[in-house]
Amino acid sequence: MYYEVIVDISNSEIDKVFDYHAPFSVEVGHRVLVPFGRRQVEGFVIGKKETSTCRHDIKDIILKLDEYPVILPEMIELAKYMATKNLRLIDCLRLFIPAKLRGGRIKVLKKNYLSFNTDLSLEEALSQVSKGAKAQRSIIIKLEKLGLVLESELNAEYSPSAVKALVDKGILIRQELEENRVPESLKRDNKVVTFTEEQQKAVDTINNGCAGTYLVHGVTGSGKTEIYMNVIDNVLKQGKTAIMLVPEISLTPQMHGLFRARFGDKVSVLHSGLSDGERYDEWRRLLLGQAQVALGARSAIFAPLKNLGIVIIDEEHDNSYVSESNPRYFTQEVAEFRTKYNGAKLILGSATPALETYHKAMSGKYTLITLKNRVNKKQLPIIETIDMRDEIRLGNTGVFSAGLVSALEETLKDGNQAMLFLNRRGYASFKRCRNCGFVPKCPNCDVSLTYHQEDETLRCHYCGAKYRTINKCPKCGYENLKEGKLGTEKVVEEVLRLFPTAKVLRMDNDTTKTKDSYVKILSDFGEGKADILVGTQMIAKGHDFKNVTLVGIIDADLSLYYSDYRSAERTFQLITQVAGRAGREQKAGRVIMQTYSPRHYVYGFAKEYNYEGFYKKEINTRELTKYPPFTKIVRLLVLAENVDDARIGADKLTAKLITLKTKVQGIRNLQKMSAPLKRLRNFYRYQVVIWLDIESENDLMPLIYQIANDGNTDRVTVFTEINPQQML
DNA sequence: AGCACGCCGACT
DNA sequence: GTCGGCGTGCTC
Repeated sequence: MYYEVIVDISNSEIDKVFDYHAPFSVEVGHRVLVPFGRRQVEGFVIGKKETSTCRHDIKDIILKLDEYPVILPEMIELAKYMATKNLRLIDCLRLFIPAKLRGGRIKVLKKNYLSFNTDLSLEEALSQVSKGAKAQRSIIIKLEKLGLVLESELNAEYSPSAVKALVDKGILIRQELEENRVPESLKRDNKVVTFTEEQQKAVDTINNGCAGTYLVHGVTGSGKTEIYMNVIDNVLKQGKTAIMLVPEISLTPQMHGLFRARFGDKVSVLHSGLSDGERYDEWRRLLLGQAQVALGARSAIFAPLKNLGIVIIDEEHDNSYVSESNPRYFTQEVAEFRTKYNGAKLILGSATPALETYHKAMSGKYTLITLKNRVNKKQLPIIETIDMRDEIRLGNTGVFSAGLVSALEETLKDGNQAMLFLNRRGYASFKRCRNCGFVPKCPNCDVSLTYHQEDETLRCHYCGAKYRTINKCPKCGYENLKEGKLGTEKVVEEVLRLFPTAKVLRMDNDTTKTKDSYVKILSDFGEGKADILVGTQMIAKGHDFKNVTLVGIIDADLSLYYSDYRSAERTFQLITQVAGRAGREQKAGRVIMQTYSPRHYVYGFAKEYNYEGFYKKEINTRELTKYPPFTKIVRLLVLAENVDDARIGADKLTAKLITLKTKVQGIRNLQKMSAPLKRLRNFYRYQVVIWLDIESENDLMPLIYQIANDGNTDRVTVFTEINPQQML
């Protein structure tokens, strides 16, 4: 028998099957130690076969590293599928198991337990201890009663010396056991929810429907979470398992609690706060079938569940589902593979589905379920647009329009809360000398530095570089510097200038450095410790505050400026999301949106919460301009420390692609240019953008990957991106 | 990735 | 004469 092994070395040259023998039985999916060249490395058995084409001497697997296979057959197939998209097998396999399991680190969490030696009677044991040894005597009595106790607990309660003395005397027996973390005390919440007619219909459609993909398009507050929990319940009743994905940022304690309450220890919550050990424990619970529901962000899609019945992706349009760093994968593609493999259902949920998703629903590839009403029958907050050009005409060049100021005033007077949204952090986007026009730029990137007043720094928002700010021009010495567009810091300053007694919290990348600061800000705001929350993107996502009656969008146009094909869609999604924060419970909500281009069609549709209208308009544009979902965009990003290397690298790619274009059908167009961000972290960037016909994608992608890979040299790196989220 | 082999400069 | 520079080539 030959075993196909992928060694745990992340290198494209090595990322292939190596055949081994084994003097013992090995299953597919086992993690093994193998001789490799002159050393020994870990690897994964991904197949067995009777014959080998290998002409080398075949070596023996040294040993199995775990008692049971750690990679399910399904996941091996998944890795192979992902590998067709230019990922290394080993990088995929690594995604499937917890970090703790790799690299010879502690494999199984074991702890020492002590128990009373039952060969002895209590009297015999006590007689062996001197009368003065009170600690030892009470330990004996305790353990005789309790049976098994953690050694560390006894050490803490009494003393390590007393414990050790008893072990040495043979009165206590020490054994190493896998630690069983006691699940947090759980009170099951069996409260009966009465579904609205719409919810009931949605639940029935999914539960009675067949395998495939469903899009649940429901306005904010339409009760999607209850639907998800119901359909998961239904799947569990059939003895199957479920994965529930939420955007990175919104795995809040509330969501956590909701699932815990509903599913008890059947659910494994994979949140970012887990230690390596805890993560390993959760993974193992899922693998061994002790938990049947995995709840988590993007990477939870790789949960080692057998017999998957359903995968739910909430807020499916969220960009945290696209992994940006290696290995780059699309969560939805992985979910589609896993659900197809298991004959399971895939549920996508959103108030503002990605255009591509909705298009698939429209063309019948997905089953569309629409929820038009909010559970509490409350109207969605009214969105008012304010034309900031009018404000300027009236002499108001400030941050806030008169309308927003009076709305804030009213909110504070009534004791309610407000959220102010601006998708730019820092104080001002740049500083510029009014005399000579000098702008401080990042030495590593082709961008100007953002001014942060908080710590008087100039920072690069792309590479993170940080410098002391300047108060006069370093070139001409002029002391009058102009500040660029405002950021969240300045918004806070302005609020405090206008309302000195207001309590203001800020939430952006800078105030959420530590893991829990983000949770803390949200809970503080939720508990009413502040009147106004100012923040970026991250305040927009699914947090419900019952006292928020006003949402202010400071600069709605911000995301429209990016000149890529998704900018209108992103803006629509963002406005809808932020607006959804206002007036979620008893209180009516109000949204004030400041813009310099109030006539833009995005605002018209967003104001009316008219997703369908927006979709029709936007899909039309995409069709006319030949952008996704009507074509597939492939962007080859060429990076090099030297400009010429980058440019020549891109030229070579372009030449090969032009040749390919003449030979095959399906390459509609291609374009070489310097990337919008010409330099990042000292690397010059060029890009080749390719428009592919949808039908030809499967045939062409391998050829394009080939060309891209061949473009890699020791000085040039080529990245391949498909339908990129943003093209910087 | 590592760890070897391999062929040219300044040291006991 | 040898120690060691890191180029390049291989790993079932």
